[in-house]
Amino acid sequence: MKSIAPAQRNEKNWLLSALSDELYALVTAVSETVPAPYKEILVVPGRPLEYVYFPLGGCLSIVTVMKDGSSVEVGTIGWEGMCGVSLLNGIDQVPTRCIIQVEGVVKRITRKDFDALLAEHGELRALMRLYSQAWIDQVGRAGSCNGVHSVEQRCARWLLITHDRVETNELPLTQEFLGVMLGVRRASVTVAASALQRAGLISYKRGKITVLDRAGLEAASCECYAAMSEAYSRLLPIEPEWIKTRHDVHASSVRNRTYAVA
Amino acid sequence: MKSIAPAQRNEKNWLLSALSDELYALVTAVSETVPAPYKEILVVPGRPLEYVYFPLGGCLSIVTVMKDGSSVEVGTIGWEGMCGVSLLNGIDQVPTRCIIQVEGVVKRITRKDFDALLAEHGELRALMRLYSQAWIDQVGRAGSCNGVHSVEQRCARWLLITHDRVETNELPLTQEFLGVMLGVRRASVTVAASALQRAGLISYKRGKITVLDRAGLEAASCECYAAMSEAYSRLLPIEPEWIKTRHDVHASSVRNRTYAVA
DNA sequence: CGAGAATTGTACGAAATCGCTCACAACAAA
DNA sequence: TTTGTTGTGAGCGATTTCGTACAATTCTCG
Repeated sequence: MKSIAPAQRNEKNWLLSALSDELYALVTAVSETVPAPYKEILVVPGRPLEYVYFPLGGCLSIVTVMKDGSSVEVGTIGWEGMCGVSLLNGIDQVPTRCIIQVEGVVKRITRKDFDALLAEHGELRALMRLYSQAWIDQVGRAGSCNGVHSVEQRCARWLLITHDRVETNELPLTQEFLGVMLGVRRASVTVAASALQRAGLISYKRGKITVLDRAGLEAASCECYAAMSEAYSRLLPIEPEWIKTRHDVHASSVRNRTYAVA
Repeated sequence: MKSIAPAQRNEKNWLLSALSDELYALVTAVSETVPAPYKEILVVPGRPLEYVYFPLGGCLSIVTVMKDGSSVEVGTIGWEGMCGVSLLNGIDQVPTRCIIQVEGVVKRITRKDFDALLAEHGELRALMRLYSQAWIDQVGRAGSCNGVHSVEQRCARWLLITHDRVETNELPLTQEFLGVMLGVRRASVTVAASALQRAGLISYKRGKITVLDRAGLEAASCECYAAMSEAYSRLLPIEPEWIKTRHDVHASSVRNRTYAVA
């Protein structure tokens, strides 16, 4: 695997921060920073992508929308990634919705500009390919997890995944929304969340969930959180400086994991 | 999307059949055809890939293996695809197992040879990218399905997916194995399978499941089967001639589907 | 302040699924 | 043929989750 050294600049998105100075300048020239409000839909299934999105904070969620309108999350995207991998594959529409899960700010680039950059720069393609693989691994694991783990475990996993992607311990989320993400009823989320609260791992009130005990949450979640974190730290090994100064994410959980070879 | 015309040759794998004559000759020169017996493990999680595999019949299954040894399927690969997408992304190991789900024959190419071909031939990369996107879509949908649909629906979906990938109506599968794929107990499979049998959609005995009524099975499955088929027919639109002469797969179900734009 | 909306708590029976166990049939190898 | 293995059927209580409904609380906006 090619080692990519992130330029030391004040860029909140990992992928962008990992670009060379020259390429970063080109990307910046065609990118636009816009706010991403809670629940805004960035990508509509089956419609041509207009932009690719690089979160600088907050996070996005890729969800499958069923015919009856219900939806289930496929994967989560934050500062470590981007929405629009399909463009790398030369495809301009996807069967999934992209929705803002935690409000924040995103950099966006039009499809046309991004295609041009991709065509021109092997460095960008190489980086995107790494991310593409990380994404595949995340989606595969999350899907397996959906099949076999309890709502409470998946809830803990989901909170951890999201916590890794925001800057504070407070996640602005309703239980209703969490239910949509996990593909379960809100009432099931209430049960799971109150169990986690009773255990002192989180606290919440009216659309605000606070992570109190990360290590405890990791213990309460299934192994899938660790597996998903590991996928990213393995494929995108270099962290920007600023991430290390935040809550002890990764310090406690992500490092030094290996596969169970079996 | 670039249109790729499959050469008219006797090649059972869609991806290979879609190559130009020159490239196909190069691929053939470095590939080796080997039998793939039931339950053989082709790829071990966390270990460097030795080969990429193109099924010519039968099918492979990518599964997540949990710490306790249980496993859940992430996706299925047959004549339409290949195992080893990660190499396109420059990654030589994956967190998932690849196991033979239905015995058959595969063409394999060493990682080294395949890397060399990839580096040399944009045509191969373009085709692989299409497949990579189809794979992502399949995995995402399957994972969502795991979260919200019943064992019986998922069982029907799984049988259809597999049926699409083999040449006969008889699937050599035990309920035990099916349980592993779906991530449920064998007893749950027995219940689901006997319901499908009672409805006259399938019949089975001792490791042999026969599809009797495809249309009925499609009705019994969730919408996810259609969604997954559609992903392939959209991204890999050109079918080899020989597939059309088999059971009425695709004729009844795959064609003329569109997204629910929402 | 008051009305309405949004969010959460809780309860209930129904259904699905689990974990486990035993029984039996079919097949394979000795 | 005998014996051991594999695959399937079935039953049982326990547990999870569902679907639904309603009440209580908190927030927002007029």
